[in-house]
Amino acid sequence: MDPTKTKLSKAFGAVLRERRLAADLSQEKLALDCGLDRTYISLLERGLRQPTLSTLFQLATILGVQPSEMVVAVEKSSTRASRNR
Amino acid sequence: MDPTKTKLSKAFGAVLRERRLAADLSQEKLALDCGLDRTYISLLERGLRQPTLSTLFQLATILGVQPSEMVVAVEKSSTRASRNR
DNA sequence: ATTATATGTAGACTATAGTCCGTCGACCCT
DNA sequence: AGGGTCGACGGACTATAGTCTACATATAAT
Repeated sequence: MDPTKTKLSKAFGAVLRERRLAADLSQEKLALDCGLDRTYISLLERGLRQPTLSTLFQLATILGVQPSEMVVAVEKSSTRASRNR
Repeated sequence: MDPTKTKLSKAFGAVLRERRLAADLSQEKLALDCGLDRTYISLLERGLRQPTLSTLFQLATILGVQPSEMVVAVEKSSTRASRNR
């Protein structure tokens, strides 16, 4: 698989987990509120899956943040990662 | 299908086309540079498909914009759409 | 000890993201 | 009349997003 994809997935997973904990939600509660599956949230947070645009929007809505805000956070960790090369 | 998904796809398609034209690229050139398929760019622009996070990042990179910037543009048209309800 | 909540993980499944082949029509050339 | 570029579109395909069921483990209660 494309390694950039992996990096992105991991970065997104970290951001997602961070925001979910900040919102004080369990994976299950977040999943229910988003209309997604509990196990899928787990996969996302571990960077084993990557969301589509609509999934991103669903998650952000429930987490009470702007989707773009989460993307910015992902960009930042990618930038940091490439600076560490 | 989820109608929100359709709205998002259309909004994203419009943003993509706008940025592609601004960068003065054909669908084919953009596809080649992104490592995507020409016909898929066409589907995206017509709102018949929605990108994953990594696809978004690939596109934005070639278009010379921040991925989050494109997401912000999508957010704006969604906001406008919901205000018109 | 046991009950409850939170998460990881596996396997089988469906839906769709994304590819690759091709054809067509519109438009601009000269 | 041709040739080139561009984009819409179809069909068949592969990869993966996302679901669902189930079991295992960890922790923190009581």
